[in-house]
Amino acid sequence: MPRYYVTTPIYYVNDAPHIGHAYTTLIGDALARWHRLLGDDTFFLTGTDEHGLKIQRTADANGITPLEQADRTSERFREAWKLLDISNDDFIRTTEPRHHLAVQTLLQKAYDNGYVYRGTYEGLYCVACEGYYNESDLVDGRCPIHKTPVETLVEENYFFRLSAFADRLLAWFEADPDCIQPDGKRNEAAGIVRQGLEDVSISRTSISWGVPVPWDPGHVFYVWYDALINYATAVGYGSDPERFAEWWPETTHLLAKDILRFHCVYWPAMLMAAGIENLPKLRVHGFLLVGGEKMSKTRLNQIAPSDLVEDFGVDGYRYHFLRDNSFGPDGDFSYEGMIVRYNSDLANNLGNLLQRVSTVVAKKCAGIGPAPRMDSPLAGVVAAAYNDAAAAWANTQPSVALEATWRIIRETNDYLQTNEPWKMEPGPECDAVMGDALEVLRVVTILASPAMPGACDVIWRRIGLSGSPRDERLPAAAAWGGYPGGLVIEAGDPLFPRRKA
RNA sequence: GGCGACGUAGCUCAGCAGGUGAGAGCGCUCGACUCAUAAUCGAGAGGUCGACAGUUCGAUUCUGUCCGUCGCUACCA
Repeated sequence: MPRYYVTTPIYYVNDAPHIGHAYTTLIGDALARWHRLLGDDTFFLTGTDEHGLKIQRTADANGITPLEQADRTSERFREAWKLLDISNDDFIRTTEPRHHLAVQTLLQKAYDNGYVYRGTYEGLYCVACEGYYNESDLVDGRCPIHKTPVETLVEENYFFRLSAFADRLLAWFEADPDCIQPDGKRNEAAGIVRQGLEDVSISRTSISWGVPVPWDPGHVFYVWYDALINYATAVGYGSDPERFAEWWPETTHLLAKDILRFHCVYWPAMLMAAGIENLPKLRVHGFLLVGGEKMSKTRLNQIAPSDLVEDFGVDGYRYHFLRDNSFGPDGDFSYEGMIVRYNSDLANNLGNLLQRVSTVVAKKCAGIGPAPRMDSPLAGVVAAAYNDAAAAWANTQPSVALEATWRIIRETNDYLQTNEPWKMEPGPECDAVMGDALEVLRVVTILASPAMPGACDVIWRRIGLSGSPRDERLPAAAAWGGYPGGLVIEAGDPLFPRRKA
């Protein structure tokens, strides 16, 4: 059975979950659900990143331990994902023992292989910040936050020999264009490498909230080098070599463009340094902007998923973010735009189609859904849309996949309008039209289920089918003619009530 | 400064390995229908495909320059 391992970044617990975090997680969830429909053995991972100076400081400020601080925020992410119907198979936290073991194992390997060495880091240090600054960050030679003079400090660090991997990284980019997508993001990664790579400091002695360096316990690993390894941890690195060997070659990482450098350059190099041959596929998307501006704490324009779920429902929320933004470029979110799309795609097209079909079946077919005809003109529409949708999911383009799926819905509304079954006498001709419409609903429900699992379960049930679309297997289930007929159609309230602007 | 991306209907975008009259969705106008969530269907208006120059029989599609937006990256007296 094919395997599919997809990850989101692990989110740093210094920030509460917002629609940007949720966007990546949602893409991962939809992809995982699509692959489950394909029958792939699927593993979907998300989690939280919990080490580092910022967490330690926040904890100090709140008068609690770093772990307590991490517990609190990590829990908020788990709650958010539960709210959004996220079907992750695991939730990893970097504070877990399994992860410490993996980090120490992987970096020990890199050390043993000669890619980690002891050196001195010299930097401009602000005592109040307990942190280093680049010269360019300083304001008049002083700390930008405290306005106090910085001092030059020298710290013993371990360095990762990143500079040794430039050629191999470039060769990888070139040999396998699919390694990083979209193309533009791969070019960006290549650009970073071509600029010249310097070795990077990967340990700290000034803080203790992290994973200890195994060969020198006075150091902890710098948070980034600890965090990336989570992807390996979760499939058994360091603890279950057999499991790791099975899953690792099928890895796809989803990430936003701000962490491209770490994922597309540092991380593959670290894997090479540790002697791990298979490199992950990387899928990089842009930001969700709000009113054209980046979301940030200081602008106070962060939007929590729960605010929108309240107004649009989980499935309305999920559909919107999967459909409205193409994967790759930045996208602009607006509440008004969300209403427009919800009303158009969900209320007017899908919801209304279900409603009119169930009403006509009640009036003209005694409430019993007829079987479709095999030579329906809609069969070709469905087949073409399925091919497009499948290709789009394979290319990490949920918006394109859903657009293709919705073409079926539009064609079917058109089909009903043309045939006017509500004007027909009950009988074979009317049954044929309504059977076709029900068959469309069956297929659409399967194809849309990665985006809207809850709503699709409801539609599935209303058209008389048992079980759930998630139990279906593609591509067989998308073949025309699967609706058996003779099922009781349930009329219900509108599934997606229109929203007022 | 270097590298790169982008600039196509009111909005969001697709498309073009160069070739008859440029596309989708939404919005708008008109009409049809009334099974349906004031939903649906049809017709239509609306674009010098950023500007200029070049290559070509022919460019929105290729090349160059410029303007504008943005990203990555470097540096500065």
